[in-house]
Amino acid sequence: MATIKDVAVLAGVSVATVSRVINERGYVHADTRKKVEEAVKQLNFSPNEVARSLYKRKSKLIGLLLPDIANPYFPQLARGVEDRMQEQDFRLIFGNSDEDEEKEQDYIQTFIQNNVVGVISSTNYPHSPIYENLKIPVVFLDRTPLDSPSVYADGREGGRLAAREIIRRGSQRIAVMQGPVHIRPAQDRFEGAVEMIRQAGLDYHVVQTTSFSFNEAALWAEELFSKHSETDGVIASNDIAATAVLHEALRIGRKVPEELQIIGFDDIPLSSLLSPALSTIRQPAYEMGREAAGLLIKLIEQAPIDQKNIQMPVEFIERGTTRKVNANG
Amino acid sequence: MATIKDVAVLAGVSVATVSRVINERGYVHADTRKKVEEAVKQLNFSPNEVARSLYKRKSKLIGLLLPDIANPYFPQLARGVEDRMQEQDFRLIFGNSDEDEEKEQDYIQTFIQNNVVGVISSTNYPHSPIYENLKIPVVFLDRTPLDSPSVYADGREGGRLAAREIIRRGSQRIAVMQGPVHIRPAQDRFEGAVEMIRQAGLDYHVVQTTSFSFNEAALWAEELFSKHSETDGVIASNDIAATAVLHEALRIGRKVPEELQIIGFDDIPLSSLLSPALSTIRQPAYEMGREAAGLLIKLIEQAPIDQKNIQMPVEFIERGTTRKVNANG
DNA sequence: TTGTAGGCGTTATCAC
DNA sequence: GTGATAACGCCTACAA
Repeated sequence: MATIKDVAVLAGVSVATVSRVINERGYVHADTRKKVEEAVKQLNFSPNEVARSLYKRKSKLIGLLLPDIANPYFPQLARGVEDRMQEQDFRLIFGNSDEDEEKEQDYIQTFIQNNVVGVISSTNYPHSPIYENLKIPVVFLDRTPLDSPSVYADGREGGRLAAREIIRRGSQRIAVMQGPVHIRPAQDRFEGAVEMIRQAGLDYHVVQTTSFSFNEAALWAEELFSKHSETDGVIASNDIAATAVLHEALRIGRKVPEELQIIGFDDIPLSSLLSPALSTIRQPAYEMGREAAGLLIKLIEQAPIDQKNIQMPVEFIERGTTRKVNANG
Repeated sequence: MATIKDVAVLAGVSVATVSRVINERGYVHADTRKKVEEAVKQLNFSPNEVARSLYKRKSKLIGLLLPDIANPYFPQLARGVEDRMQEQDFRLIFGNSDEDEEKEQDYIQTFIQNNVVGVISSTNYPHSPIYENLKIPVVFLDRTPLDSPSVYADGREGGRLAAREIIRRGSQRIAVMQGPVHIRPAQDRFEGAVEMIRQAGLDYHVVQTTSFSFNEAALWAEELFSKHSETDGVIASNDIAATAVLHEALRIGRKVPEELQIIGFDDIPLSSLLSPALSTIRQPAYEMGREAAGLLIKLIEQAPIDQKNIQMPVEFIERGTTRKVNANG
């Protein structure tokens, strides 16, 4: 790799002058500029970001920490973040935390060691000292405290929405899947759903789940139907769980949506391709990623922020696992 | 952030000594070591990787370039790469290329500017000069040339396998979806499938697709059935396409697998949760990611390599979109 | 308008 | 065993 010095020598100027032209800072004569630019081109020079980062004590790097990119909800978030960051020439150092506090700390630690200028984190431990002591801006994504900058969907409202829509369409004995207790948004949804069901004076039962993994989803689906065979409506903890429930329901011969309605959460891309297609509460994952990135960029640039907690709207996506509602409601 | 200098002052030694203890290199007296270690702890010091990287002209950073993390096949690959890299304390700078050669070059460029020590790339342009001129090791992933280190699944064999299994189960009028022409593995699968179908003396038709996107998948599925309504077997270009085909087939009342069999490609996590569950040709994405990472690490450490092209096995996963085969074959 | 020189935080080469 | 000190490649006072 050519260095600024090589360019300086070839152009017959000093490194300071080269620096000036590549950074477009300070005065430099048009002729010298041209000479330098030619040397740059000829040597195919591009500045060493590491040296820059060392000198300026800040890089063009952002840390992105997600629980598990293999969970279908997160790739969209990640993509949103990446697209926005890339527009501003920021690059992402990426890590999976597996919701493990120690792993998370290790990542944050190495982020810092690499001079990242900001962090986006989807964590269950936003109040960990590692974040509180951070001297660079952090935006919490999806799983989020209100005292720090964050982007999240309204889980509670999502829960209410799910319950409202499923009740409105006639379900009476509803199973609510309670997602992992340590995941706030999952609990928000759960609470919202329960709140609405109670308000409607209906009975419900709870199926407790402890992760969002694929394999276990199938087990919980089985458990649901074996323990609560009279269920005529399921509010799943997310689309994966919902897909598993749908799968199991069809397997044991339930008619969906005639006898059993199902509502998921997230609206992952595959939901619309299921048969029947999955009705769900959509969270705009991609947009959330973009928003988080945009917010972080503002924070980094110390631009004015209109709101540091950005709540994104949830939305009921009506598809095939819920019945049509009468025109008269 | 505390620097090595702060530690040196606090411990009452020189920076050289501190460097020795944190790198466990050279002689240092037990007592001095203890003093230094205490200072390190007290100041919560951790070395600045940027400074290290500048001096040593190499970092602990790896560049990972994928077409689109939002495409369900890639998160698994990414996860495999990440897990393996993390074991060795390498971090990932991650980018989506959208199969755009220019975007790809930009990323490679910034990878280099950040002193990455290796690159893993899933690209359609492995012969681009940007790779050929790279002075650091590259492992091509999934989409891959044979003259460079690579990890890939045997697409052609996968295609054959899909055709063999669908024929064996009685499909006679097979539709083969030809994936995007610029994506090699997609073409390999296609060719393998066609080869086997021809060999069996059966007729087939081709449905051309130009991307692996969700939205378009539905369109191609429609096209397939409107143009070739007599089809009794579909070899899809991947699981997304297969899911769309399944969705459409059920929508128009085809009985799957009785009247119509479908085989996908990849075995993405959701495939087993479809109804009926999707029969598919599995590529071990996670393991491929791990292998690629392992190979790259060896390359970086200049360890001996037994083979620079690692072909991973494909496998027919029999589920519900294909019929059971008789015991007598 | 341009050049010199010091420093960003580390590591490694020498002396001592 | 330990400590100066010169790099690594870049940027920015400051001087010229």
